[in-house]
Amino acid sequence: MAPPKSRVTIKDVAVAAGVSPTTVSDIVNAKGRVDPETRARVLKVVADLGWRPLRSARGLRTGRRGIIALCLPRRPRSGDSWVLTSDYDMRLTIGAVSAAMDQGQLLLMAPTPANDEDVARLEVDGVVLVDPEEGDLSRIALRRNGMPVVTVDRELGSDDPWWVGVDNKAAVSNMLDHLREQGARRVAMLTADSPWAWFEDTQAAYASWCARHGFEKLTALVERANPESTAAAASTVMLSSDAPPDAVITDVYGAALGVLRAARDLRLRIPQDLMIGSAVDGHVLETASPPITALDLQPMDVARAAVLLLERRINGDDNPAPIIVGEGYLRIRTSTQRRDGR
Amino acid sequence: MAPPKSRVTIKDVAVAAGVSPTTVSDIVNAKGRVDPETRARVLKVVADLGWRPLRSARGLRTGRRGIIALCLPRRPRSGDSWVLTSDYDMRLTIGAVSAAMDQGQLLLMAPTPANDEDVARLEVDGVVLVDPEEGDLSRIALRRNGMPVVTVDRELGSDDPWWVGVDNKAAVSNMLDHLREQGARRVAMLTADSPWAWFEDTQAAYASWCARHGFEKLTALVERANPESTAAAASTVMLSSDAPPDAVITDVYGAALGVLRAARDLRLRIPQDLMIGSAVDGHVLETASPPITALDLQPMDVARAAVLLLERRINGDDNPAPIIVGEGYLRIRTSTQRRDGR
DNA sequence: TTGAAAGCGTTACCAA
DNA sequence: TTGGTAACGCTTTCAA
Repeated sequence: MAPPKSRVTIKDVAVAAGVSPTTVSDIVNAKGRVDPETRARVLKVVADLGWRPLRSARGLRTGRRGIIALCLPRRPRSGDSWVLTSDYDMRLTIGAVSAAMDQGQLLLMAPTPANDEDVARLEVDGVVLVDPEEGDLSRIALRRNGMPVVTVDRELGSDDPWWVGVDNKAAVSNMLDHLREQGARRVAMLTADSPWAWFEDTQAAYASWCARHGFEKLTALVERANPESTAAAASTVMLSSDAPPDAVITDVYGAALGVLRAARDLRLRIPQDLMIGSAVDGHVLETASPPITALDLQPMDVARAAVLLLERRINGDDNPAPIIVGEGYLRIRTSTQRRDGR
Repeated sequence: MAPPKSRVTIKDVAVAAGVSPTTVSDIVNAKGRVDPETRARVLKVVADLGWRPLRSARGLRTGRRGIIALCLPRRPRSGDSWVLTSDYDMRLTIGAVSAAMDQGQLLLMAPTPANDEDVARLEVDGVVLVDPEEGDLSRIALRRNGMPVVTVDRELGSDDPWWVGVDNKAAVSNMLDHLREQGARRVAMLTADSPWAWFEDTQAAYASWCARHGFEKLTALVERANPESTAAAASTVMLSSDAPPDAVITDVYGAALGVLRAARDLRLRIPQDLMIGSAVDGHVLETASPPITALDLQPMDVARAAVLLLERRINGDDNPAPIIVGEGYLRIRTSTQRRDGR
C-alpha cells in the first residue's frame, strides 16, 4: 500500500480523469475551452475525490489572495477601536461575509488603515470602505498603494463612481410623507454636523420636502458621540417652545431614544401628541416603548452589492457606476401610527 | 532601464544583502542559525526594501494559511445568522483581531461550521469557537477534520483542556458579596435553562453562595430569545409576592432591563427598594437609568488568550491547560450603590 | 554559519 | 480541444 496522500491535488484529479492538469484547471475556472463530455467527466472526478483548489497555490500563481477586507469606520461610541456598535454595521458585516463566500472569497474585518504600512499589512485584494468621510485619509492611502476600493455610500466632495448605497433622499422623503399622512403638520429634524454624504443627503431631503409642502424647517443639532442625551436636551427645548413640533425625525443613530425620553418627561403621548421617526433602524428602536418607526437602510443588500462591485473592480472592469440598491424600507411602528393601520 | 519589478521578493533582499535567500528566510523566521552581524545587515535591507514575505508562497511551502477563524455562536436575537448582537461578542471580536494581527495572522469571522463541507470550505489553520454548547456539533465536525480548535469558555460535559475563560463562579460570587455589603438580604436570580457552561457555573455559584451565607435561594427562568419581556414578567411575580427580594441578579444578557422595567412599574426605587445586577455587561446597562451594575467578563483579554493558545495548538504544543484569564471586573453603578461610595 | 537546489499546487503560455 | 513546461515566492533539505 502506498502511503496515504495528505491532500488531493489537481494532479490526482487529472490522472484519475485521464486528462492534464491544465484541462482540470481550465474547467474549474470556467475558461470555456473544453469539450462538454470531458468537462462532465472531470467534474465527476473532482466531486468524487473531494478536491478543492488550494488557495495559496492559486494565489501564488495568479497574484490574488482571495481575501477582501471590510473596513468599518470608527463610530463615535466605539471607543478604543473600530467596532460594530450599531445594528447597521452588524448587518453590513453579515451581508459582506455571505456575499464574499458566495464569490469564493474570504472576508477579513479590519480597522480602517491609517497609512501605507497599514495598507501593506492588510494583504488583501481589495477593500470595502464604509462611510468614507470627506477627504478620507485611509482612502488616500489605499489609492496611493493601488488597492482597489469600493465605498459604501459616496464620499462627500469626491466624484469617484465606485460606490454603493441606497437613495438616502428618497428614503427620508418617504418617511416625511408618511408622517404627513399620519397628520403631522410641524416636523422637526435632529441632525448632526459631520462631513458625510449621509448627513448632507438627509438634510437636503428634509429641506426640499419642507419647501415642497410649505412646512417650516425646524432643525437642531445633536452630538454624534452623545446622541441620546444631546437629543433629549434639544428636544426638550423644542417641545417646550411656543410652537412645538408635532413630529420629530432624526438621522443620528441613538438620538431617537433621547427624543423619546424628553417627550416622556414632558408627559407627551406618543404618537398622539408627538410622532418620532429615526432614519437609521436598530434593535433598540424595535424594543423601545413605544416601538419607534425607522428606516431600514438595507445594509445587507448594500454590503452584497459592494462586494460584487469590488470583485468587478479587482478584475479590471473599467465601466464603473454607482449602484443604488433601493430606497430603504420604512418600518412603521407605533411611534407614528396615529391613525388606525390599514 | 529595467522594467519595474512588481513586487520585492526574498531574492531581491538576498542579492542586495549579499547572502542567499535561505539566509534571509532563516533570519525572518528566527531559525537562529545566523551570525548576528549578517542578521543585522539583512534586516536593514529588509526594512529598506520594505519586503514582506508573501503569505501564499509561504503557505504553499509550509502548508499553513496564516488565517484563523473566529466562530461566534448563533445568539438568540441574531435571527437569520450568526451575528454580533452583544457588546460581549463585539469586544471579543476586537480582541481576537488585534491578537491575530500581532501574531502575523489574519482573523476571519465565520459562521460556525455545521458539517464537514463547511469545515473544508473554511480553509483556515485553526478555529476559536465561542461558547460551545454541550455536545456541540460544529466542534465534532471540526475535530473529525483535524482542525485545531480552542474554545472560549469550556464545553459542558467535555474534558477538552483547550479552552480559555474567566472564573465565572468567582465573578458571580464577587457580585453577590457586593450586594450583601450594600445591604441585600434576599437576592433572587434570573437565569436560563441552556446547555452552556456559563449557566451551570453561575447557577452553581449562586447556590453555594446562598448556602454559605444562609440566604434563601430564589430563582426564576427567562427565555434567552426574549430576555427583556420574560424577565419583566418573572420579576413582576417575584416582586409582588409576600416576601419579595431586595436584589435581583441575572446571567442572561438583556434581562436586567426587564427587571428594571418591572421595578419601575411597581414604583420601586432603585437601589433603595431593589438592587439590580447583571452578570454580563453591555452598553445598554451603562446608559440605563439608573445605570446597572454589571460584570465585565473581560472579553478582549479572553479573546487574546484564546488566539495565543490556538497558535500554540496549531504549532503542535501538546501541553494544554485551560487558561483562566481573571475573575472579571465588577462595574459598580448606581443600581447597587445603596450606601455612599467609599 | 551559509548556500544550492528541489519542490509546494496551481495557472499561463505556447505548441500540438 | 488539449497538453507540456515553466514559473509564481518561499522554505526545506542536504551538502559545503
